[in-house]
Amino acid sequence: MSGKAKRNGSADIKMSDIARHAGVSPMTVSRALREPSTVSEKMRRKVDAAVREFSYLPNRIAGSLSSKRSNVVGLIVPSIRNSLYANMVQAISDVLRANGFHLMIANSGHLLDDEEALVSALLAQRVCSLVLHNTTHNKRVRDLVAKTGVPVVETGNLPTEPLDMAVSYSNFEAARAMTAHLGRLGYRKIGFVTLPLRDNDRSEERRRGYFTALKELGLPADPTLVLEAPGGFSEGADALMRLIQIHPGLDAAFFAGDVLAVGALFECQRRGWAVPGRVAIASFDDLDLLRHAVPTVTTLRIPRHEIGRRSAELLVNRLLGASPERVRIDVGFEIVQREST
Amino acid sequence: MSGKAKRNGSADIKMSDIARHAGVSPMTVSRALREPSTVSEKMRRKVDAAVREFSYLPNRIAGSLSSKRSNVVGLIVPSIRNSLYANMVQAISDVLRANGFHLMIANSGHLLDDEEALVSALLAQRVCSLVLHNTTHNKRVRDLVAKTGVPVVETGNLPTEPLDMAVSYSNFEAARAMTAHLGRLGYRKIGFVTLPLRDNDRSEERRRGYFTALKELGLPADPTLVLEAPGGFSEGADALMRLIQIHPGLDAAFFAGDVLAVGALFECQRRGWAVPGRVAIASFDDLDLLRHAVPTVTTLRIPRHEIGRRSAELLVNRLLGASPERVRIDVGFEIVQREST
DNA sequence: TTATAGGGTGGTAGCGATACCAAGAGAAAC
DNA sequence: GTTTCTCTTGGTATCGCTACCACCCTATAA
Repeated sequence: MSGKAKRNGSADIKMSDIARHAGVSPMTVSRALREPSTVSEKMRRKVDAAVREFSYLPNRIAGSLSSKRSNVVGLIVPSIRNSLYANMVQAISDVLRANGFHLMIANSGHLLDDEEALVSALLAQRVCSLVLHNTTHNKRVRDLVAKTGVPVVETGNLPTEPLDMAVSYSNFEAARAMTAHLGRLGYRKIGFVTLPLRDNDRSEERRRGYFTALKELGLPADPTLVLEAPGGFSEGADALMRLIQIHPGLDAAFFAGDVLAVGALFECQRRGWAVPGRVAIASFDDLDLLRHAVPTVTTLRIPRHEIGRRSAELLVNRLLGASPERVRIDVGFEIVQREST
Repeated sequence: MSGKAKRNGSADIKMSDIARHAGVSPMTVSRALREPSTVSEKMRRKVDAAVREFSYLPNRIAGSLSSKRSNVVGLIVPSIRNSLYANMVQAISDVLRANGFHLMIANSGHLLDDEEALVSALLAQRVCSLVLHNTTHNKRVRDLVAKTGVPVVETGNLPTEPLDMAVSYSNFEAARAMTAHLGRLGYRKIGFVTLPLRDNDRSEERRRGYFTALKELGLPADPTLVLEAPGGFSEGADALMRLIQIHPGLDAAFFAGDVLAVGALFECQRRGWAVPGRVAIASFDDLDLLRHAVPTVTTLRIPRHEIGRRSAELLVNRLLGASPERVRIDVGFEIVQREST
């Protein structure tokens, strides 16, 4: 019955109202709010008083339309749930906020077509820039980005040909390094549990790194040593058991996701297997958990927070006027050797 | 020297351009895009063709200004990092997206004053509604919400007097129930480790629930059985050790945060203490981890995902025209009895 | 045949801010 | 004292879209 409800506040006060009550022109109010230094002390005080009196909130939608500038950054991650992304998102959010920007967030669920829809939607909202976790994109995404010219940062991997800017580590090098590390420790039969490979360039790269390292170690690149598993504790446990069933001589397992690794570790605890006595366990991504588990777990430390921070800094600089240049920052990674290997 | 860069796409195509190329009026384009059913087949085809030809993206900023309607929901959580919130955020994001809304997210870092600043900022962006995790707010926040009249959902606790709508469980009842549960299992000296209490109504409520249950169990409400600890694995371990130092006879510890509980559990593993033989451990919030740890951990299952989903559904309904009514949904909780108690 | 209705289309006037330019007031230079 | 310059302030024209109303045309009823 009520029909469409009014969407906005009842007492909609606008800048011209404030101007009238302060006895100045709207432009002076606008300036007093955005660039107080260009307005005389007296005017500023009048404006401030009126603003406070009515708890006036400038309408940034109108401001954006008029100035053709927006202060909202769009972010697309595969999953908001995943704590790895959460670390990065937090860092991005903090840097943006410190510079007066906001974050519009969306998750693509690892689907390239959904990414496309989200990019369109965010660009329609006229976000001033984008952060994408993917580094492989639909043609339409690439076209839209090129056409609109918004600054973009890709963060999930180091693309050979970034859309614009990229801040990441090399999934390939990281997986290769950990595998080599295991080899150096003397393990010869090293299994690899990968996250789903479909539409996921990062997983693909990690597997490639694993195989490359095996070759470099002079070990056979046996495809049955590789298992694909969706993330999850049980899945990690399952994967390890299946690997060991196929390869009873397996002496180490490298998990491309930390939850998988911990799941496997718990399974070993349950069975009373010594880690690394019976089998060594290595993980990807330094979840806090891994440092506290018993035994503590060897892993790759990826500076997720730094990725977020630097991505946001690049964007902010660019939005504040830095000249566009293709940047490709490799934040690197670090092998953290612990008790489990 | 490039000065301020242009913020928007170079090839800025607008609705009137599309209209011209399609040989129709701008209004017809607008309608064809938003309410295709009100436009004739022929017109629609002409418009669609032009839209595709230029990959036209309607400017939603202009649309929002004109229609005084926005499709962005603002969300403020204490911390994006925390996986509990992440679950809720994901659910919210999914429901909103399915209905064509977007999410602008910010974190308050548990500070009420920051919440105020963020609420102002989000309202200045003219979000069409708000989701707040806090249930205690500054006066200014309450005033702004009342004045603008945007729909609001509070999710962190069941407030006695909600701003508008609330979807949550009772922190008080949950803590009370778990404490009672421990009493029922025969534990007599039950420690309680709380998260920081400052500016945090949820922590406060949980502690109150703990004390209430103790009283009901006829156990002494000894304040030295309560320890405050910031979240974290080590902090959980520390807290347990300190509690046991003060109370060597401690037979159970109830942790108001799951990470604390797991930290304590790991510490027990490290010392070779039997859980629950030496001390029982109970947790708050059903992190996946708790179901897989060894031993599995008794905890409170809070339907975080459901909280997010129902919050978003309430908002969407209201935004789509449902009449405003104060709603207060108690999603409840569940005690999950596992090996650790 | 004329009246009445109703779907489909277009014209016009904002939405609430900012950009840009013009103009007034003093201060500094001649 | 006049000119020039700088510093503030104000007026006006958008920004790109949608609401609202007017109009036209066809269809059905009287």
